[in-house]
Amino acid sequence: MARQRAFTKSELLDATERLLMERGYDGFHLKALSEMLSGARSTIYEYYANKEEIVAACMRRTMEQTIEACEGIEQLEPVAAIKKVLLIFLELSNFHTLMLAAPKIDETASDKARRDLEFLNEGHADLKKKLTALFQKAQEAGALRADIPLPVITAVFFHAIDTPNWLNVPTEEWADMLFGLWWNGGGNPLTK
Amino acid sequence: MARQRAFTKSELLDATERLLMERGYDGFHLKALSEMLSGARSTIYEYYANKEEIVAACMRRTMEQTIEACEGIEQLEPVAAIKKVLLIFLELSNFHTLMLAAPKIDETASDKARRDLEFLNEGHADLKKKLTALFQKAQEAGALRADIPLPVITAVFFHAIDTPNWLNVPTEEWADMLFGLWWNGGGNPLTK
Amino acid sequence: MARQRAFTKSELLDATERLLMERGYDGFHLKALSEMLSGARSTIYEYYANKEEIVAACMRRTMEQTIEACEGIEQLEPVAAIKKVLLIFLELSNFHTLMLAAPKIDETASDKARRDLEFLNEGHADLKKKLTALFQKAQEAGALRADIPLPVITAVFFHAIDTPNWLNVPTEEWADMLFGLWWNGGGNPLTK
Amino acid sequence: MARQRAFTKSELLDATERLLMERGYDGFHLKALSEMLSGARSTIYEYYANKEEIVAACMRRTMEQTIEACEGIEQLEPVAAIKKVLLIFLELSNFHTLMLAAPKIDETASDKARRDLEFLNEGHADLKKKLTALFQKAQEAGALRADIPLPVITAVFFHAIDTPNWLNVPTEEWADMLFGLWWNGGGNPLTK
DNA sequence: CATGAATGAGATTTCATTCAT
DNA sequence: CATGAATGAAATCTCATTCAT
Repeated sequence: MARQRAFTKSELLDATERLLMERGYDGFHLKALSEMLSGARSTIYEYYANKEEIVAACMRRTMEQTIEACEGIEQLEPVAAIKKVLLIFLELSNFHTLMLAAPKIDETASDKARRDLEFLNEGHADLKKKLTALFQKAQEAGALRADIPLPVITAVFFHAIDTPNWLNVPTEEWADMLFGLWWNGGGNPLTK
Repeated sequence: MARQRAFTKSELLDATERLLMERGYDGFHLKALSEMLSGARSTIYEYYANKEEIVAACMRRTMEQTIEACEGIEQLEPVAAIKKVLLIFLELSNFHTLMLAAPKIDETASDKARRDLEFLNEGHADLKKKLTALFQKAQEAGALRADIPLPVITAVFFHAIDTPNWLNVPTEEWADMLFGLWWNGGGNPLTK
Repeated sequence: MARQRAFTKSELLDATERLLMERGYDGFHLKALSEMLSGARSTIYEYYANKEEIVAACMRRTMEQTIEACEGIEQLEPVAAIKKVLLIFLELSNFHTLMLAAPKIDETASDKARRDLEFLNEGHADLKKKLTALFQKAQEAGALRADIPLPVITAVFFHAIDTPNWLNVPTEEWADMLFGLWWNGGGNPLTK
Repeated sequence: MARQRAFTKSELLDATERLLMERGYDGFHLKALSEMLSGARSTIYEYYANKEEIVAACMRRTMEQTIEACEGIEQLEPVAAIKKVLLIFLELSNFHTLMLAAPKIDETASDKARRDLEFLNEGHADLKKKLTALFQKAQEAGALRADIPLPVITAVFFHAIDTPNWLNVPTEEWADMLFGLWWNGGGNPLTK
């Protein structure tokens, strides 16, 4: 009983995510956003009260997807679980980059944004605990090197996920390569 | 009675580099820049004609330092050379992050900026050729795995350099760890 | 199945009056107005074509009430009439404040508004004539001081009506006090 | 050693005061302000960080002038002091109207504005104490009526100050009339 | 040279009003 | 009728850049 919607909330967040990935937080303008959507700039304010809320909502959505994808991961055998984690984060490849913008958001601008950021923090903490436990378990099972501190091994793992796939290798295969390199290294086993 | 020199070009570029690293290209403002220096905002225009020129000059300087540091690397034995490269880029840790800003610079704003960006491109190409040759030589010497495409091994190597050093391990030691993980992987050799 | 009536014209004007008194003309927004009513903002346009018309209609209503209340006042004995006028304006306490908004209304926006404003002007003029005549009669009857120009005495009288009743004295009593002070002054009669 | 100033801070506050008096807080726009000054709208931000700061500073200035004018008033004989107060507030006729805007200012917008508003509150409290004491002393000296509560007498006095001077009577004479009416009332003494 | 001051272009946000169901 | 949704105009504010001393 009103005009047809110019765009849905979900389309708005999709466009937001694309812009945040392409231009970063400071390069994210509502002008660009509205140009990616079929509507006027002011229409965006029918959905969110300000810029901060939009970005926070976008990040929250990604966090929710990530948490959901990691559901039940601890039931798997440690090394398989780690490989699964790699695949999850590869598919949600925006996760790390998006989360970088979190500290730039002005929390005082909006209560809704503040609550979303809180959710993000809790989600982050939960994920960290869960994944740390996973790597711990893997090491206790003797699957990981003991001569290098576990946090370093973990940090390298999570950072490796974001390696740019210049050759556009298909995701599955790319995951295999990354895991293979992280697990066995790039050196020739015959010469080691 | 002449006014005292406000700040040197070099101080200006140092501050620029710090700001670019801390806030990214879009968060880089001349206002913030002048606040980090001992002079007025308008004085900046005595050195550079616009924002773009400053960023381009800053990136050019880093590129020059990098090229110089890599001078003669090809004389070393391949694996030692690769380890040296790791250390060089670790010390010039800003390199990758800084270069990310390059495509954001509006080349139409300034000829000088355009020339600097061209220099950057050439430098990038030269470096790439040189380092690709290095890894090629290493593989031909049988030092690298053959079952994973060389560009992937290289990409993972260069991306691993930027792994955040959360534990603040001293650089030398950190370099050893990163190289060790890249070379041998994180899996326990006993279980492989 | 007809939608239920959202709100009446009268409710709309009541809310308008409240908002005008609380926030003044420039602080009067249709958004706030619709929030005070049980309907959508766009429904307001079923009753009035624009903001100006609403305010003008609201002011006209108050003017009509005031004129009606003053009906027949000239039949009373002058001083009693003046006291009655005081009570009338105290009860229609919004009158003066509301009328202040009149010059702010953009007459070009609406014909209906323009006509209401004309009515206001005429009403104002009529009231003024009537009340001036009243004070004139009182002075001719020797009831008012002759050493101060009548318009000044009148102005002070009408302005005194709006004295804020901080102590929340009941209206009747408050009217007595105001009239007493206006009539006899605040000085101690024994020392005069 | 720079361009000539487009306008001084004092001119800015003068224009602000005029606009606030003519249009009220909600009708106070920076566009109108800049049009009254010989400069661009953005230049205003070289003086004050936001709208709130401007209004707060303007009100603070008026409060300072008022406090200064009331300096030493308590040394006078009570009735003479009250008459002096009338003259002071008549000359600073904007005082009451300006202060009405205070509660509309958003204190969270600026620290500077918040501090100015605090100053205003303190000033208000001080003035109130001082003037209340004055009227108290006058009543104790038997100069004021005892049959009407003192706060009412005071309220009527301070409200009467703002009586619009439609006839444009010169200030001194106007003060005499207002005081005369407040003190002796408008009724004819012969008939009382 | 160095800089205080001025400013236009562009970003965010609000709100009266129109549109379409 | 009633209204949810859309939107342009206008307001606030920021910042790169120019000007004039």
